[in-house]
Amino acid sequence: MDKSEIAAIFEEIAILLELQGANPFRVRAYRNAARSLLNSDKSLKELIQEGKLTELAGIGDDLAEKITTLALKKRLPFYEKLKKSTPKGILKLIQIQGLGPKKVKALYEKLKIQTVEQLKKACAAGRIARLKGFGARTEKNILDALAHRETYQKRHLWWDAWERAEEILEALKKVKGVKRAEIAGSLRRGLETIGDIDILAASSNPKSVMDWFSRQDFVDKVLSKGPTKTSVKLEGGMQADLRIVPEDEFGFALCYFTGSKEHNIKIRSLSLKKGWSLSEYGFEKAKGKGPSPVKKKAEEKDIYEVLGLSYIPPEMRENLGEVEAAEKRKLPTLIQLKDIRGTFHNHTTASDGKNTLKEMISAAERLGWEYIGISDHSKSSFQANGLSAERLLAQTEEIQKLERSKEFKIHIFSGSECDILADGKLDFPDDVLEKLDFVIASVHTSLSQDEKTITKRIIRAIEHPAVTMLGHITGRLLLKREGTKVDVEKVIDACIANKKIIEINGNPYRMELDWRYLRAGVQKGLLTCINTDAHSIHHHAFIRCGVNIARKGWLEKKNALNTRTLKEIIKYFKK
DNA sequence: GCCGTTTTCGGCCCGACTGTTTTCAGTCG
Repeated sequence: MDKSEIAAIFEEIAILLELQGANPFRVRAYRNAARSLLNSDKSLKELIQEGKLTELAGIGDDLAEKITTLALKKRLPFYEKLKKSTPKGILKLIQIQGLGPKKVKALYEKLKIQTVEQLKKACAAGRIARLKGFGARTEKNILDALAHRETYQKRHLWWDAWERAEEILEALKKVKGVKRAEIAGSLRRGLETIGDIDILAASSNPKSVMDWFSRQDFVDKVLSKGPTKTSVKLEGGMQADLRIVPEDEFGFALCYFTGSKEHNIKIRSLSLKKGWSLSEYGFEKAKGKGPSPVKKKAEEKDIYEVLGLSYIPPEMRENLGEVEAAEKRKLPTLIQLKDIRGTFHNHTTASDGKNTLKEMISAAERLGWEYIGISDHSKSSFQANGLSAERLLAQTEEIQKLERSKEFKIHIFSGSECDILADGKLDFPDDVLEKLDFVIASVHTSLSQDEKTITKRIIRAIEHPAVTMLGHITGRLLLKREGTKVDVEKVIDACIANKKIIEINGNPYRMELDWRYLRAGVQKGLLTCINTDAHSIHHHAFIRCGVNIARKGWLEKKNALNTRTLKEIIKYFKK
């Protein structure tokens, strides 16, 4: 049983305990432990063998033992007993928007409802509305939630959510009375997938702004509307929340609505220890404690300063050690978009790209980059019109000719996204690979190999002297396809040992090497390269996603190859 | 169930909005 399976069981235990009316803090302990486990950069095996489980935040002796039992014996009597005491369908009911543990419990106890089907029927018969604590509105809301269950529950790619949020933000900033507005939530934290869009605005006339928001064409349905908070469903099912605060409280509110929840809990506890209660409105004197520490009008950095912390960038706010590091003034200086001088993973019409070589180059030049690497697919990727050795060498020659002609100011490197074949060999012979400036080795086929085989296969490719970097490590497509099972830590170690780079693929669907592994990797000395996997001139913009993920993985400028100057890159490739 | 520079017991972040209530519980973030 792996980390994610155990975390899922802990989440389920949390729900089951909630349904039984257990102590909410006990429930939270299971959720915290699940998250802590999932976000740990150590393997489950290492955590167990070296007894390091209790070193993770929120995991004590009891939960460490439960995790160990699940990992080794693949079952947990406590969980099985708990499961037996609750009808199976109930877990599905609690996922319906608006239904929490209390309501689900009441439905079960009073109407014997334990499946979605039974719930639908009861609503249709008007039996829900007659229930104490329920009513006609609740019944209608349940029916609504049931009808849109799939679209409402869906998560969204960061890029898609960001594009929509930017549109709303730009319009909002023009609304009369809006003094400031920012995107908050997981979108601001740069998480790879997003549940809903959070937008914060400052205005002294919140009512008119709320009225404006709820009347927009992009709004499909208003879920709730109050003086400071309005929630809507956008067309397509994405949820957007708008919060409005007075201008003086903007910094506090921005910090709060950016989250993460766990980060907030952490800094609020820290604040309480210092004698102040922190909320989205400001600091308040906790009972019997010292005086309020800051002026009312404060920016985020002021809040962190009062708490004795360095400013923590939004991407790091996941309660994964950033508060402790900020306390010791040991936060890294995160890489920025402007540090990027070019990318290497770019496709053209020669394989499956939408734009020609020259179009891809000139689009990169317009971004102000110093260099661009071209890496079309290799011959085994039939589906992507992969290049034969002859076609590849012809392309290389064309690139060299372009270089000599000085048609472009930007330097062009010729490379290949070369398939790692099922046995770990590369898709081109050595004498072809030697003619290239760089080689990205990627897995595109035989994705169903077992973990051991695929790890060995990737490591064999990494060890090939012609390989510069490893492409999308697991091949995952977020929200579409799970990645292959790879022993990521082993691959990272092999890359470090062989002085090879691991790509951070900024394509919105990929966003890997996953930031949860990045941090430990670069601490051990891993070098990365942030690429976009561009298949058209518009995809160069995905560099922003790549940088997001890099920042979430605590990357500094020096940890990514493509922050280096052209001169340094040429030197690096010659090694 | 976790955790400790006030604590090994007694806390555990804090508030908005809805709907069903006539003062608040439930859900959500």
